[in-house]
Amino acid sequence: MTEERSGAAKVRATRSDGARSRTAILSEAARLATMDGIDGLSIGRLAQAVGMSKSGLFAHFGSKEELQLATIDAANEIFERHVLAPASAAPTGFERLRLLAEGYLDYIEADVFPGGCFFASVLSEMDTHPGPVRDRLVRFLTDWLGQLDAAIREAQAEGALDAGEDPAQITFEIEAALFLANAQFVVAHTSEPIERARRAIMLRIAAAATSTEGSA
Amino acid sequence: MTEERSGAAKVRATRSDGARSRTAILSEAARLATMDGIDGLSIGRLAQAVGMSKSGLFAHFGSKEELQLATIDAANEIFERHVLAPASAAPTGFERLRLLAEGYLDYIEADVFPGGCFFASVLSEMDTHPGPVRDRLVRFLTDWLGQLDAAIREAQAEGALDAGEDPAQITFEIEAALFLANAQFVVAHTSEPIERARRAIMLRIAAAATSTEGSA
DNA sequence: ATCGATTAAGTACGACCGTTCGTGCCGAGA
DNA sequence: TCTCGGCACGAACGGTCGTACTTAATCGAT
Repeated sequence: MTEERSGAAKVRATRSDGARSRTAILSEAARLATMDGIDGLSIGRLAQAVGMSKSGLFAHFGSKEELQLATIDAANEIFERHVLAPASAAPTGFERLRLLAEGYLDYIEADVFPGGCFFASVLSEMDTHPGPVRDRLVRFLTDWLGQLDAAIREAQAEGALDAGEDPAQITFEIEAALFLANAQFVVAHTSEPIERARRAIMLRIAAAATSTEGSA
Repeated sequence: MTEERSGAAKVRATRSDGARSRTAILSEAARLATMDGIDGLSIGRLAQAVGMSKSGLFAHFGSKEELQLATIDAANEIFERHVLAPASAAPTGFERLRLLAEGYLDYIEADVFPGGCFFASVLSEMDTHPGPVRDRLVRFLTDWLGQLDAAIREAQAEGALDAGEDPAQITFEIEAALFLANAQFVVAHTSEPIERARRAIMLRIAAAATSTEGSA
């Protein structure tokens, strides 16, 4: 009865506390990385923050780069939970686009990470450091922009947005507003950039929606 | 006869090669800081890059923080030369606004710094590290946004832009396009984000110019 | 020509970096 | 119950960090 596992199964299951520590480590790592950078964050300080020894923490990952990659994945899950998930149930592409932008602004304003959006913060640190870490960050970025682009195209197919508009251009402008909102919010911790981004996106979508003649 | 100095004046002028070294150090420091960060850049590597000893370089500044502050000032001068100066002779606020945006995009595309705009790169690193370095970066940022804002207000006074528009909102949207153009250019090294930003800004300015009725 | 100030290098320091190793603890499968 | 492997620990490694002292070379004005 107990030997139902076929194929390559791990003989001994991992202990539960190991996974719990790993989660706690990565959660703290993602938070600290937005302040000190994913390279700037040292294993010693991370260990101290989670209350365990440097070597004990290190054993979970084997190298700093593996820790960084795992941290990115953990941050990705947090991002999906806060931004992507609430938008996934939208009935239309137009509504999904709105929810994605709104979800991102909420995610910033809610201080999910102390240093603002994890990916904005960490990618700007690693953009000139080639390697697996940068690659994974770029892959995330591509996915995220793809989500915006897809929602816009859907909205165009629905007739909610002017089909004559370039989806990539609208994506750029929306992402620009979100990106700057994040940067300014981290510096000033005021809701003003959030509001400005909201307004900019609203205006841009309105302009793409009410364009009765395909002018370009 | 030669003792004209009253009060506390430096009796002996500084040597010329000292100033030359200092300039070379700061130029390289500004470049490297856009790649490795202004904290991530170490004195040892900087010394190696300029071809002098760690202690010899260090003696110029006395502390890393002083080096960082001097680096920011040096980068500021480069920024002024590339972006602010070409726009300063504009006959109108409207034209100056256009030249500021264009100058910034050129400054990015010309790879003045290997890691993109110095201030975008370094401020995102220091935004959560309070202290004199962050303060000076924020001061620069305030000045820069003030330049955009002033040009917009002038353009409104000239009648080139709709006086009903909120200057701070237009500033935000233009800065957003420039900011994202820089970030994406560093990652992809393609002119596409530059073009998208140009188009976004052009459209935004056109929208603010052709608004015949003060709607908001 | 000389003297003093300036520039740079040499050396050393304590702290921290990422990493390795040996050693126990403890919980779960037998 | 016994055992064994996941888990965490402390100590230590070589290396690099920022910084402090000391010393040699070199220019400028007397």
